[in-house]
Amino acid sequence: MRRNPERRQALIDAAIEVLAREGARGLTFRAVDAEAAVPPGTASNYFANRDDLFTQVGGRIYERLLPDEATIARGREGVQDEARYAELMHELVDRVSAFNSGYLALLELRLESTRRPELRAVLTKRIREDIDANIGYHAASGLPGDSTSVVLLYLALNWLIVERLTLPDIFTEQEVHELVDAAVRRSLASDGVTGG
Amino acid sequence: MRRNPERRQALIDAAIEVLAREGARGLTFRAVDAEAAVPPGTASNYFANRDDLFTQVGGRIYERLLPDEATIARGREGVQDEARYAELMHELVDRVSAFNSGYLALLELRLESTRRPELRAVLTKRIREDIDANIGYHAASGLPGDSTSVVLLYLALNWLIVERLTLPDIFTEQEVHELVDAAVRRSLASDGVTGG
DNA sequence: TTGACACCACTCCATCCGTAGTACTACGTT
DNA sequence: AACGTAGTACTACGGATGGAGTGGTGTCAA
Repeated sequence: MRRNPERRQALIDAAIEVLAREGARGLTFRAVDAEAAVPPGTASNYFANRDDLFTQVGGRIYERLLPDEATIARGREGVQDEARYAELMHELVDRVSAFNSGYLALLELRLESTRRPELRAVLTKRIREDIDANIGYHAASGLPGDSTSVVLLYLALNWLIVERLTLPDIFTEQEVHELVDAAVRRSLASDGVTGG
Repeated sequence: MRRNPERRQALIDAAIEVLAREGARGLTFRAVDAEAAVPPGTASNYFANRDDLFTQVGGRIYERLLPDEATIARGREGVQDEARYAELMHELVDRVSAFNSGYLALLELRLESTRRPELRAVLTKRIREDIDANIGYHAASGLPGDSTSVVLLYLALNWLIVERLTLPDIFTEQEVHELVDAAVRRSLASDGVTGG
């Protein structure tokens, strides 16, 4: 079990690409070695076994999907109106869609987590934290909409990205854009309908 | 290429279970044979190659996820108010979640369609038809909400099912129930916000 | 008798894990 | 400056699995 952190990270990032391209079952030590352009056997030295590899990828993938710190900072400060909010959501969808392999890899990990309790635990923790953080940001912004609104927006945007990445001909780019707008608009306009 | 239709269907249904349990890469002729409890080599006689197997499963999976005809008939006639609509959506989410392996298999197929143009074409066609049908049903019901509302509801419910199936500890059953209610409520209450 | 299908057997091939063993580099010691 | 040591990069192989495709045999019905 080698300890060179740069090399380990490079291997994990290579694993993300392999996951997206070959699927969960295609994620082997050999494939990671090839993707990272290191000699065969290297990944074997850095991860105890495939389970360990999955778990470590699960721990890292979410960092790579999150926006960089500058964007987070802008988000925290600048969200005062609906237009700005919508703009941020478009950025989110575009950024995640752009890091194509990252999102596909996350989907593969989700499906794989069905069979790997350790991986499931890691993913559950990360994603729960992300949702709560989003609820927190929204609450701090003072914009209308409760936590349910935020979660519903999260749900819709996630599946929208799934559609876009897996079956790009279902919705046109134009439709995707309009759907993001509509989702944001409804999320912020939902104060009056929270009564059951 | 054998032509016994019952046997073919049994093999395809077995393939769905294999897909959900083992993932796309685990869908092999041998695994299908084992799952269907037929002698090894049988699947090989019914499908030209793995690609053909994927495509045929893609053509069938959606039928199995759709409600039976009785439910569809009830849906067409009986949706006059929000309560009934919400009830139907709960039924939908529960039914799809209950046919656990079917939905997971569909997710696997979506990811696999990234690498298989034929499969992608089949899935795109089926799913586009389903979305359009839902929009049509909604329009015929006379309830408030335009096609965008329907699609946004579709998006949110799909990801909700993904969360429920892949990471069941993210939301409690109670939260899932409330989110379905809220999604329906907002979808039907969105007449006033369609202006951009 | 003929044709279609179920079933079985066999060959060839590709891939992978785990690890043992070698080579290189850096650094500290004397 | 020579030497030793430790950690890491790299190579090679043992051992084993799993699967695709195909040809051949048995069986049943028209």
